[in-house]
Amino acid sequence: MGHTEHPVSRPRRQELTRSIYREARTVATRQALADQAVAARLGIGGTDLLCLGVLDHAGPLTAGRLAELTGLTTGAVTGIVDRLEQAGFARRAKDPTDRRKVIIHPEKTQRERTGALYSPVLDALDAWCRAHSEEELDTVLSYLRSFGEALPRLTAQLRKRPD
Amino acid sequence: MGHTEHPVSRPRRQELTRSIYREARTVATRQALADQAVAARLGIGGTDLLCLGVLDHAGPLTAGRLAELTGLTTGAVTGIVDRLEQAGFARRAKDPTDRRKVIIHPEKTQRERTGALYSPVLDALDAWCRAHSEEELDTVLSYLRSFGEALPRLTAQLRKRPD
DNA sequence: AGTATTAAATTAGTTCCTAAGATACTTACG
DNA sequence: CGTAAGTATCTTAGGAACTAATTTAATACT
Repeated sequence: MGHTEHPVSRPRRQELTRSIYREARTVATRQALADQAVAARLGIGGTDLLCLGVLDHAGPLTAGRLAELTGLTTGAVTGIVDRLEQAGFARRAKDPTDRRKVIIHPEKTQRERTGALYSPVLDALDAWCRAHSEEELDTVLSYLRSFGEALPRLTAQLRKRPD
Repeated sequence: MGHTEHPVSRPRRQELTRSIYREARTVATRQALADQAVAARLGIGGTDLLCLGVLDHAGPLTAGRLAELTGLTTGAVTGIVDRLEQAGFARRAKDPTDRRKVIIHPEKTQRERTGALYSPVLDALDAWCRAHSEEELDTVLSYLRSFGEALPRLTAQLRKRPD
């Protein structure tokens, strides 16, 4: 990334780093609670919504791959896709080249599914972005990417070793 | 907050804002998957870990208040606290002034419970913070706080209206 | 004191997940 | 080819965890 080190005022930096860590944990907890509420409002389960998030990010996937990515069994994924299809949020398609496979396509955009449900946070986010410079937005984006890349490494490591 | 507006280069700002939103959603999805894996490693359920997060943030709570904050029933909380006690992560204490109430205390610090489990993300976070200026850390903290404050409003709104 | 209220636990029933096996399809080998 | 082995999803049985409603216990009201 070509960033320089910033060693000045050690204790202040350390305190800021700790504050960021604490705040990130708070956000994670509140995000989980909000997601539960959103899922309930959409008439699906929290795990179902999580799978939709994975599908939105990764694009259409086979059932088996979705099971891998989520850490669920294929049996669980069958039920989840049943419910998502029922609710009109996804659909099954057969892979023409390998008819054992079932490709799960997300239906509609995230916006179409949730409507204005998220508007309180979207408005807050928008307001924050309008009140800050492009450089500052870049900084936040850099932080989010760095954090977002570390998470799958953590998840993979935790799932690996049975010890 | 006393921030000035930054209207220059509209399309670039808009794109940055959208990128931040997308990245935040990615982080949320990955965070949820990571939390599941952490909970599994600790031998508890995802909801149990979520309740621990609420307890860490809000301090000791009555069972009823924990049910309110999480959106769960009191019956569910009874089971969760049973499991958390079993695993040594929390303990029940009777309120001396009102003996109907059960105060749930988190046991140990988060660090003591999870050990080095989170180190991959902590290391990434630490590296990012070392590579950026104090002003940039302040910016991220400001973002996280703004986002973190909006989430409970969203949750409350979604839980309210039964329509 | 006696009724109403509040807090948590209990119970019965439902939903969702896992583990194991069945089914359907594909690939590899003799 | 044709059969065996492998792969992908679905099905089934059982268990864990949640909800709604009730019960038990403590407190507040008048």
